[in-house]
This record gives sequence, C-alpha cells and structure tokens, in this order.
Amino acid sequence: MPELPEVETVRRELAAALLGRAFTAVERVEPFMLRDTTAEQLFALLPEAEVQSISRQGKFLVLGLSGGLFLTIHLGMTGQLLVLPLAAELPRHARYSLRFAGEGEPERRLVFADMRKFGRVHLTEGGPAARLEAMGPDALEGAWGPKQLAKSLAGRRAPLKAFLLDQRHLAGIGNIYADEILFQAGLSPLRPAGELRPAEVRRLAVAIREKLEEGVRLRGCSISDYVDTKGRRGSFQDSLQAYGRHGEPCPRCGRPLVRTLVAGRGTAYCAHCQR
DNA sequence: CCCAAGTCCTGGTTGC
DNA sequence: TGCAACCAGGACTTGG
Repeated sequence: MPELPEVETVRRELAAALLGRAFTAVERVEPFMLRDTTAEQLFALLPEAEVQSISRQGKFLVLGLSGGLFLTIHLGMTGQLLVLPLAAELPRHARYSLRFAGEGEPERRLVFADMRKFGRVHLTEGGPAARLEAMGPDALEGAWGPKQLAKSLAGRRAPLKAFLLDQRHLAGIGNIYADEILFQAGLSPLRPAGELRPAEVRRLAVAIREKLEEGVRLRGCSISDYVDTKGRRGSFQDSLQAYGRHGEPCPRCGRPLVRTLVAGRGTAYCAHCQR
C-alpha cells in the first residue's frame, strides 16, 4: 500500500524525471478518477504546462505547474505512477497517461496504473486540492513534536491505532506503518488515545519518525502491489515486525502475535509487549 | 464467500 | 436542551 514512505520515494523520482519539463499531451484519462476537474479541462489545460515543483503532504503528491495550475495525485490502495518511454506498451490497468518532454528530448509517459479504483487526480487553479486543507502536518517532515502530539491525543477515546490512521491528526500513516510504529513503541493499538502518559507519547513520537524514516531509506514496502516509477520494488517488507505476522512469534518476547480488528483494519500486535 | 485497505460519507453518541 | 465534536461502520473496488 502506498503510504508516506512509498509516496516520498515516488516523489523523489518524479522530481528527477519531471522538473523543468512540460506536459505535451493527455493521452488517456478515465473520468471516474477525476476530482475538482473534468476530462475536458484536463485536455485543455495540461498540454504545455511546465512542472515547476513536486511536493508531498501525507500520501498526496502535488505537482505545481506553470500558469498557477496544480495536479494533486493520490495513489489509493494499489496505484502506481510509472515513467515509461513511448515505445513501451501501456500497462494493463492504465487509468491515465500524460506525455511529457524537455527541450529537445524524446517524449515519455507518466502513466497512472491502478488495478482497483481508489486512486484520484485533481487539476486545480491557484492551489492544491481543497481537501488537503483538512489534513494534519506531514508525519515525517511536518512541524510537530511530542507536545503537539499530546495535545491532539488529549481527551480522545478512539483506539490509538484509529488515531494514527486519521489523516486529520498526522498525515501519511497507513495500516502497515501503524502496526510497525505501535510495535516499536510498545503500545497497544487498542489503548484509548487520550490515556497515554507523557513518556508513552514521547515513545510514540520517536517511533513514528523512526519507522517512516526507515521506510523511506528502504524505498517503501512492496508486500503487495507497490513499485516505484521504474517498476522496482522496495524492501521494507523484509523488515516487518508486526504487520501481517499474526500467529508468528513476537520478535521481542516470542509469544505469538495476535490479530484483531481496529477501525475496520486488520491489526497484528503482541498482547504481552504492547500495552 | 471472505479478505485486503485508501478516503469519503452517514448516522449515532458524547459531553460541554 | 442544543449543538458541535467525536467516533464507528458502510460504500466503493478487484484479485487472490
């Protein structure tokens, strides 16, 4: 699943491939993907727009284009953003394809492939998609610390894991990294979020940054469909300690990890080490 | 048939 | 009592 580290890996590659280059044509687009825009607008506005910046907030990518345009992209659950030469065939589940080129360069394609239909793209003028405004600070690069974390945790009765998955508090954590962060911090996913003691909040803050940094360093988690813009897998899946490992021994105490459901999501944790 | 899980939406509950 | 904030759960999607 593309979460913060996967999207950050894609962002870095897109920066190398796209910055300073311009879109030349909209080759294909499935209308169901579009938000805040229509296919007609996409066809009319995108060609000749130059890519001036590529940023990320949580799991959203934002391409700043010339003419005050912004392309906001979400990979959904199984979305892949691929940079391909024109000679390559379009992948099976290509949902949209944008041609681009730099001065005197051959055209290439930016292809969004998505087996399912959770991915979205917005073309807006003047700023990124409006829904980003409701999002909390980026969980890795945002300006937050234990103090702010304690503040947003305060009074909440929802399970801790549900809090981590809620993008309005911190942006970028999904199901895989939530399980890994909670294991690292030694905190139960079921703990009411508002009941953490100060020392536990500090442990949580450290674990969030450490696990996301590790994910970026390992170029993401390819446990299912995730690949980078060149189709390469990440390797964080080889370092998983909790996610998907229910029934296997806890890496810390050896007792079997258990599985439960939190916020409708499968959750693996150690009932002994995580309190 | 159930499971996987991103975000959005709805409707019910809580507490000031 | 009224109201906003909060929270749980369903919808959507397709392949294993």
